[in-house]
Amino acid sequence: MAGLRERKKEQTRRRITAEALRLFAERGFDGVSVNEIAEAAEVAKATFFAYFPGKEALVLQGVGEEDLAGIVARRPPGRPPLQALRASCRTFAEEAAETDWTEMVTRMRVIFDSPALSGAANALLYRRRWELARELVQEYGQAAAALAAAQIAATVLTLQETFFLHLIGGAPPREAARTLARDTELAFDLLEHGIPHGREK
Amino acid sequence: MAGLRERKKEQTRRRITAEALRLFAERGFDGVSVNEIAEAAEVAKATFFAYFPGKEALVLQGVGEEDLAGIVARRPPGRPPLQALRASCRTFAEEAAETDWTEMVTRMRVIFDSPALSGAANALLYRRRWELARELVQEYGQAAAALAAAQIAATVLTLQETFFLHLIGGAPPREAARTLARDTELAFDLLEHGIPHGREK
DNA sequence: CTAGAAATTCAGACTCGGTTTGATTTTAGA
DNA sequence: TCTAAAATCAAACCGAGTCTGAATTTCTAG
Repeated sequence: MAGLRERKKEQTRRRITAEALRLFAERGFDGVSVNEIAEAAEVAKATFFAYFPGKEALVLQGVGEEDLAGIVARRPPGRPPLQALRASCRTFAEEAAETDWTEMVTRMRVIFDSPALSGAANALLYRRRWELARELVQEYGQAAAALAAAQIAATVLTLQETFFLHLIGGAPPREAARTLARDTELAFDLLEHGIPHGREK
Repeated sequence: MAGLRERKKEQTRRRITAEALRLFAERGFDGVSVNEIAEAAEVAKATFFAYFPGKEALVLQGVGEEDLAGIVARRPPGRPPLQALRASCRTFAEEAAETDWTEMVTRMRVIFDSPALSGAANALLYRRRWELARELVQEYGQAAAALAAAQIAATVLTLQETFFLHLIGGAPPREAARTLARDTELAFDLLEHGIPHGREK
């Protein structure tokens, strides 16, 4: 049974993120201090830091949590890693059409507006690159695994970025999702067959 | 005629970086405060910030300055972008054998030791991604250009990382450079022909 | 050579993100 | 109801980075 303690904590957590996102959307990430957030959420600054490791975490929660390494690790035996990843991204694109992105989009707007945050979001990908690389080593060998992992991680990140940029730009979610589906296939075709030589508008 | 002013500035700049690198190598990036650096270099904190935009800049200067977009932009007409980039990286690998990396390696050691710095370094070369993407648009179209640029930038970054990791690990420069040369060809083969399906030790 | 003008340096105060402390309140469970 | 654990809090503290206004140094025109 969900104890009173747990409920209150969850409630406070939500209140903090909600107030913070509201303020960020109003005045930008750098225009809001932790003190203001704490005050708006009616907690002490120390309490804020008991809930979140930092200001960035407020906006970055749930960003870049795709477990690429896990997808590869859990794939059925004999299946090429790229196929497993493609399938996973495909599923994501399909579900994207029926998801409510409004909250995520406000968060993404804040992220894209702040260079520091964009960088931090990037740093998240950094870690997952090496996890993925480790998973690919036995398949491709050290050197190729690191390179393949880098290409894959960068590709997935770019797919997401493009998707959210469309949403931020005001594209209707269903259209953005359709574009994402197309881009996903294109992306994995590039990964599997290489970048063409160009001059082919 | 190099005015006295210019000379003194250059001298101070060098003194700051030198003292800072020394301290970083001793106690790590986070173990040294700007105050200490300023004191060691015998300048005021305000002066430090007049020379460098921040503590990170001390270690990151010269990192991630590869002008990928420029290489593509300046390539002879009719040449595929990937070929131009491969040639450029190849040249780098060749020159790497005859370069003195000692200073750069200390800097890299500091960077790899601090997650924050690794992230920042990552973000730097990652910004080049969009410049490169812009350069590739007319060649590949919007979507493919963004994806190709991401793959290329991630690849180049990984090549550099691997190279420096070898050097940090104590590999002799000539050997590291030889490995880099091999990896470079492998990397661009992957980019051009795609990631193989695996199971090919 | 000299008198400013311009650039540089500097100490110190200040803001903000983040940590620590130690006390106080709230909840859980017997 | 009593106690121990957990949560909250105010306030002091640290380091990065900015700002200010004054002092110093270099440059340049007369």
